[in-house]
Amino acid sequence: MVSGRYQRGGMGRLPHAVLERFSLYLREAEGRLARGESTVSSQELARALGLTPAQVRKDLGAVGPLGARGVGYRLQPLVAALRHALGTDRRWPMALVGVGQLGRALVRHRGFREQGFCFEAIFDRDPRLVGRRIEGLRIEGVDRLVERIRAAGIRIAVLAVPPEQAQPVASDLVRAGIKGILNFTATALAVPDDVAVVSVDLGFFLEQLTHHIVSMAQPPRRERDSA
Amino acid sequence: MVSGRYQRGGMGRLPHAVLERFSLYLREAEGRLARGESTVSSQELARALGLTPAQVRKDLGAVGPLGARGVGYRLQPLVAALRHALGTDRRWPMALVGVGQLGRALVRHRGFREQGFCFEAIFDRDPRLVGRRIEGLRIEGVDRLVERIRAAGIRIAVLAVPPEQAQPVASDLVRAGIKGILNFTATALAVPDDVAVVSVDLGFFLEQLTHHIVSMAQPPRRERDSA
DNA sequence: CATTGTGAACAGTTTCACAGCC
DNA sequence: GGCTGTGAAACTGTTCACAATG
Repeated sequence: MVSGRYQRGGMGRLPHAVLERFSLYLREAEGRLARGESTVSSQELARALGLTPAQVRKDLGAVGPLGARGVGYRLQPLVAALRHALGTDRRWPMALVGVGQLGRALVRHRGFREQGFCFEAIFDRDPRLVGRRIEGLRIEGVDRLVERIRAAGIRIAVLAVPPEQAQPVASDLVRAGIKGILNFTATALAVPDDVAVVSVDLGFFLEQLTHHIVSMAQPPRRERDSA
Repeated sequence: MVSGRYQRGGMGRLPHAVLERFSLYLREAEGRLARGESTVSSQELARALGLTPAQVRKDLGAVGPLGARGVGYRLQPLVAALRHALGTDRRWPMALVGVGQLGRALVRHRGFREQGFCFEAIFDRDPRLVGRRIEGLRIEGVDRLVERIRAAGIRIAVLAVPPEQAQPVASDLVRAGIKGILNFTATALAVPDDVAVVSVDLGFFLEQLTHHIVSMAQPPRRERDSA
């Protein structure tokens, strides 16, 4: 299922597809927990997320037998197990590179902090921005990037620079010890195998929508004879 | 991919997986065309995108035999065919609902216009914003949404409202004739089958990264004894 | 007795290997 | 010779059906 997408095969014991759904299960389970519910069945999860109950059970079975037959899954252990599997049972300091419109919107984004993702260093190439503060953080020059990120032990970076700078900055990030890059440039990044890149390319998402629309519009079309 | 993901199965003659790669091929082919190249081989595309040449050939074969044996694929017809398949060989007017930080960043985002995606109506619930202009467009109240979108014949909407408003606004969008929703709220939307939703949930992407990082860190771990 | 956990059947996707063509 | 197009094989992921169980 889509989405952003991964460069270089993901990895880990869980298959890709399962992992992507873990995020959905987690979101849904957290919501139900917050609403005061205490258990959920595979059927309910399936309905809420547009999946089949069998798939939900198989997926959740992958982290261990945490369901109770006749009852369903208790939300608290479920949330804990999913967070553990996804690695979000801890805080994750992050770096931002590129303080444009998008970069600013990301730094101010509420949800991140709640999920334990917290910006702790912000960089931009533009000297006019360096020194300014945003959400209490001082914007630093990219020349400080490697040194600062390494010193802070930050492992996740958000890349929101113009396309030309994407690859050079990515290479610096790798040098700084970054292991995961959330890439908002529409550029494919070359990085070593142990660094994960998730690219969020808005054009990509819109193209999936437009395809859907045009293919719905002309339903029973055959391939052209030789096109 | 990364990315975003689909609620309700996509559809159309091309399999999901192929379609997602079409966006990548298109991006890469456009780039090469812009750099003055005129053909590309499956091998080159594969290398640039981290795929196998066989897969590239199979995928591109799905739109018709547009490669030349011994030569590769001519970029111009390739780009045209991919755009046609994705539905981006035309202009797509879009509506934005929710003019917060993120909404503003999206409206100002360059790339969209270049790809033929153009905001033509902007809505917000906040009366203090209604009437203001942003990138030459007047912000309108959500009460006008159904009427305005229907009149303008807009079929794609970008949803960037707070989570509580997500479902009600989505229902209005459906009523207004919208067929594709780019959903930036972390909420699962209930919509009819002929409406596509692509959700861009930043938490989702970060979770994929953190999973990658933690699963790399403790390499040869076995499943728990009965998990 | 509702609901999980799971092997076995099925569907979708990727890779292989090679014939066909420029 | 180099490269595409494509069936067949291998693989991965999904659904089914049902025994196991709190």
